[in-house]
Amino acid sequence: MAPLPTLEDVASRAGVSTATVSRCLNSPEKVVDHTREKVMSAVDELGYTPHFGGRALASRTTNTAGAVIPTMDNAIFACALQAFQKELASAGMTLLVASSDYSPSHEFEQICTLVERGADGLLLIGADRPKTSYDYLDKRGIPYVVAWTNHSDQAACCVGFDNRLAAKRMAEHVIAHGHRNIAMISGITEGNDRAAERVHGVRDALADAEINPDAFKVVEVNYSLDAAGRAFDKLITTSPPPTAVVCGNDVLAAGAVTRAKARGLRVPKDISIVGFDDIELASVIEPKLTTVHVPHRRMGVAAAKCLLDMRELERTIPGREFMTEIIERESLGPVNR
Amino acid sequence: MAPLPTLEDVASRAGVSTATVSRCLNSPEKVVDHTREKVMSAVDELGYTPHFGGRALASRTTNTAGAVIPTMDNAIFACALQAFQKELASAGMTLLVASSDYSPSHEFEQICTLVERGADGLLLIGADRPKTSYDYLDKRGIPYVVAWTNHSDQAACCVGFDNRLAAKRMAEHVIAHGHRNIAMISGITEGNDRAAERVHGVRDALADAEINPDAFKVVEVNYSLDAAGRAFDKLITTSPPPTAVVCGNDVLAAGAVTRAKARGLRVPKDISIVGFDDIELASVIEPKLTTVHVPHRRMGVAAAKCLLDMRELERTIPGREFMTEIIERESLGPVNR
DNA sequence: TTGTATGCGTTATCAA
DNA sequence: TTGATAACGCATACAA
Repeated sequence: MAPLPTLEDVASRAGVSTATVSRCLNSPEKVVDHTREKVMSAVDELGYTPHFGGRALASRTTNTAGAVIPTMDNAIFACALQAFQKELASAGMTLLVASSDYSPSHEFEQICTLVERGADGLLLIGADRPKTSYDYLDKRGIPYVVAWTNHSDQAACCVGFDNRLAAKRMAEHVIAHGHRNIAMISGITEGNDRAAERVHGVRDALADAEINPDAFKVVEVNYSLDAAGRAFDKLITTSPPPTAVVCGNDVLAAGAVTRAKARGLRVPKDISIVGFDDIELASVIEPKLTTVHVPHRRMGVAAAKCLLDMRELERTIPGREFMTEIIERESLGPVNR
Repeated sequence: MAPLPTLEDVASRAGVSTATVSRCLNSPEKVVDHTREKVMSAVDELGYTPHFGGRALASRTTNTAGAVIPTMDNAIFACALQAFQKELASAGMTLLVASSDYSPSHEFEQICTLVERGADGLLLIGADRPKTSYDYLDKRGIPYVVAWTNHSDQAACCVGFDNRLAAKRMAEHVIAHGHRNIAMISGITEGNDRAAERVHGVRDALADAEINPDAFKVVEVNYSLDAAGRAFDKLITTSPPPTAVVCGNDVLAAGAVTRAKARGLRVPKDISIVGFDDIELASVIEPKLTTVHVPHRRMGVAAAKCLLDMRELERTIPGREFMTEIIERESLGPVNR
C-alpha cells in the first residue's frame, strides 16, 4: 500500500515544479507542448490523482453540486436527477446525491453534509423546510434551487410547477365524470408542501363544485404500495364508499388499484382511481393510470441551468415554472351509482 | 456573504486554541466540561461547520464510502443502497453515490471521482470491469466490495449470489412446466457479468434437458420497458414462436408482459413470461410475475459490514454468498401447444 | 513559459 | 488539560 503520489512526486519525476504540474492539469493551454507531454506521462506512470481536499482547500471551490431528494426509491426523482446530473456534467461539475427520507431534520443533516463537503450549490425538493435550513445556506452564500414547486416563502429560485393547481385540475376532471363522492390517498403532508398542496387543490375543486367539504375523506400514508392498499381498504369500507379516489402520486394509485382488484372491484367500472406524476409504472399497471404528467426531466435540466447561472452571477435569479398535463388513460370512468 | 467561520474564528471567540476546538469536535472526552461548553456555544453562535477539505488533508481520512451503481433507475439498486447506507451511517460513515449507466468506461470515471473525493472504500456492482479499474484501487489500497456476484477474477471481496445458478434453476422450473421452446430477453451482456451469467444459466438448463441450443433465441436490449416490448415483438414473430420467455430482470419481463397483452396474448395461457429480481413492480403487474427473489437489502447490509471490516483490518476479507429463491406467482403456466 | 513561496482549514505531535 | 506548531496537497500571485 504505497502512499498516494502527490503533485510533488509528479513534479520531481517530470523534472519541473509543482506549479507547472498544477497548471498542466488545470489550464493546459498555459504550458508549452513538450513540457506538458513530459508532465502528463509522469502523471500516467505514477497513476496520479489530485487530492480533492488539497484542491478544495487551495482553490476554495469544488466544482460540485449537491442534491437532497426525499428518496431514491421513486423513479420520478431518479429521472429528474439523471437529467440534472447530465446538464451539470456538461459544465464540468460533479453531482453528490443524498436522500432525506421525507424528514426535514434528516434533510438538514444531509444539507450540512453536502455543504461540509464543499458543495458549490444545492438542489432541494419542495419549499417546506425549517427556516434554519435556509438560513444555513444563505449565511454561507451557497446558491440553491428549490424544485418541484413554483413558490416559496424565501426569495428562492424555484423550478417547478403549481402542485395545487395541477391537483385541482385533476379533481375537476374527475368531477366532470360525474363523481361527487371523492376520497383521497395522500402522502404525509407534514413537511411536504407538494403533498399538502395537492390535497388543497382537490379541496379547491370540491369547493368550486359545491361539494360538501366535510364529506371529503383524506388518508395520509407513506409512499408505498402496501400503505396505499391499506388506505384504500379504509376508504372503501366507509359509508357511502367513494366512487373515485384521487391519489397523491402514482405509487399510491398503483397500490390502490392493486388492492381494489384484490377486493374484486373493477377499475374504473366499480371505482375510479387517478394518480399523479406519470411514472412508467402508470402505464404498466392494468388498468393504465389516468394521471398528471410532470415534466421531471425538463425540470432537472432547468434546475441545473439555474444553479449554474446563480453560481456565475453570484446572486439568486428567478426560477422557471412548468405546466402539467392530464394524461387520460383507463383508470377514470363515469360514475356508476 | 460573509466568509465561512473557521476553526480559528471559533477558537478566538471561545478564548481557546484551535487545537482545543478540534478536540472538542473529534474527541470531546479529552476536554474538560466547562471549556467544551464554551467552545460548543461558540460553534453554535458562529454556525461553524468544519471544512471537509481541510479535515481530509490533515487526517488522511474522510469517513466516506462510495458506491458506483449501474443506474438509479432500477428500484433494486435503490433498495440495496438504502440498506448499505443505513449500515454505514450507524458506523459514522457517509455514502457517496454515482452511477455508471452500465458503461465500464463511465464506471471507471466515477470510481476516480469518488476516490479523488477521498472515498475510504467502494461498493461496486458486478465483477466484469477492466483490470485497470481494479489496479487503480489496489494501487491505492482502497478497499472495495464487489456485490451482486459470488466470484471474481481478482481476489475481491464478493457479496452476492450465483447469477448463473439462479437463472438455471428458473429455467429448469420453466422446463418443468413443459416448455421446450424457450426464448430470452436479456440485458446487454457486454461489460455486465450478471446479465451474461443469467444467459449462461438458462443455456445450462437447456443443455441438461437436451434441448437444441441452436434454437435458443436471445435478444439483448437496454433495461427499459419499451425495449423489452420491441424484443418481445421480435421473438414472438419468429417461427415457431416461443412458448415461454425468460427475462433478465423484472423490468424486461414487465415490458414483455405489457407488449404481450397489447398483442392480445394471454399470459400465461398463450405465453409464459418470467422475470428476475422480484422488485415491487413484479407484484403490481397483471399477471403477477413469477420471478427470482434476490435479497438485495441483506446484500446491502452485508456489503457495508464487509467494507467496514476491511477498513479496520486493512486487508481483503472473504465475502458472503446469498441464496436466491423462485417466487411462484402467475406469469408462468403449463405449455399450451 | 516556468519557478518560488505562501496560504487554504484542519489534525496531530510534542511541550508546557 | 491545553497550547504552539508543523505537516497535509494543492493553487496562485508574483518574480524571474
